[in-house]
Amino acid sequence: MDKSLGICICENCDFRNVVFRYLDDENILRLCENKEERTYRKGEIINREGERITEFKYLKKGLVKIYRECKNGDEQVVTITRPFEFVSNISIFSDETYNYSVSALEDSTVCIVRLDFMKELFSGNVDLALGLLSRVAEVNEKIIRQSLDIRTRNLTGRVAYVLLYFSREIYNSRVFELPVSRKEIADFISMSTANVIRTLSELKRDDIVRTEGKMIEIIDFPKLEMISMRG
Amino acid sequence: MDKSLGICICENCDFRNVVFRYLDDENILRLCENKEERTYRKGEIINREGERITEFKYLKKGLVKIYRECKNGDEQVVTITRPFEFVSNISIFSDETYNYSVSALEDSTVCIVRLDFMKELFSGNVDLALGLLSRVAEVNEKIIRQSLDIRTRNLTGRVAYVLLYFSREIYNSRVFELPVSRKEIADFISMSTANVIRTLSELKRDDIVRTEGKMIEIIDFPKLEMISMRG
DNA sequence: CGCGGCTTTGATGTTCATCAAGTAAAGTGG
DNA sequence: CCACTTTACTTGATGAACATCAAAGCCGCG
Repeated sequence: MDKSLGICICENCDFRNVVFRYLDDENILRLCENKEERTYRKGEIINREGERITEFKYLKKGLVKIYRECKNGDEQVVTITRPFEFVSNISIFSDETYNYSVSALEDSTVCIVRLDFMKELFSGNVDLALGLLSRVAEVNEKIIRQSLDIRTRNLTGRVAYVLLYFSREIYNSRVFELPVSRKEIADFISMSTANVIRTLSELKRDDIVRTEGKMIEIIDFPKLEMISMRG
Repeated sequence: MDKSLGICICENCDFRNVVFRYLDDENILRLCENKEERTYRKGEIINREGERITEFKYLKKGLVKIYRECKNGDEQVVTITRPFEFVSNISIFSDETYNYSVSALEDSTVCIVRLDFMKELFSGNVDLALGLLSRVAEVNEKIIRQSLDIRTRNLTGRVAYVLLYFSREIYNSRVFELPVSRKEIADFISMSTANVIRTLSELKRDDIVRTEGKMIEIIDFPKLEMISMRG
């Protein structure tokens, strides 16, 4: 990256190596002038289901949940995801409106580019468009697998599965702070809040995990994996 | 379509208007020389989970189920789909091996192109690549929504949902022949075979559907929709 | 015929959601 | 900073939803 091009911070952005790796320096500059960086506080809504898509958004920093409203009023969590995974939204290339809502689970930074400017970039940069679309396809793949995995498991298996997901995919650590309430876990793995808590208590009783409020520590990894596999 | 170009049947293929709408006549001819049309009998396996992807395949005619093997040996059906929906596989742009198996539910015709030739076409035809990828994204979208829908419903709601799916999306008719066994329905909507049958019997008893072997007739559409919604 | 696979139904027990009641924690306003 | 309110969490008890098992009927195919 030629620093002489200017002070534009986009050229140093981590995303340069992911979604925008195919842009040349001139277009990076143009992108930089057209982008807007917005921060969302924990709990704030980034996209709302049903709204028209006018911007391309990707998560630079933070953690978000993608979810949809059920008929009866409460939420169904589609997935919970880190930067590089959440590329604008699942629907950007196929639909005109958001299929899902997105909200921030941690304070999050989102980079925003008007959709028509993105399309302008696409027309001159095929690889960019292809790269982004493949990314979307990959993300979708993951979501499908996750949903199928959840459907095959019983309650204990689901809780074990989601704990392993947080530990391995989100925090990369045996011990972490849950970014969501018990109810949100329930909405994620399609079970009742009471039973999520009950199952956690059992895992605690059996010395497989340790919990203290939102803090989770996985003590017996192999056993938890076994429960996730067989359940 | 200039008929003078030759006898190549590709130029008249229905797919010309879908995935290959962006190819010019010269490339359609090249495609035609490189493609292979294969037919699969009902029950035959088209792709097998875990195998290396070396060919681009799309369904021209017939009906297929996409599924994966569970740890305990039996199957989980990801979705059931018609031509234009089944584009090669969900995994073709992101993975090197198939994530799911695909088998024919009816006698089916599949058009096959070597993957490296496809990539060659891509490099010269951006719109083709984009079109295909968007298609994959769309298909994935549908699968995600379906899986989420199934997860929110109770048994009766699931059976109603799947009957409506067959009626509306697959057969476009109030009366149709089920292309799958009761067990396969069960594997699709994550419930036991016995309960699928039991639920069908109840819908029959309540004069909402009529069944005779594989034949299904939806008698009370509104009521079935209500069950699918509330369940 | 007779065998094997798919279907159907009933009976049984397990798994799970729901309800209720209680406790801890986290905001909120004075 | 404390009293108050609200929201999240926890646990037990209950009944409903569901899977599993078993036995019987059906149907196609050798």
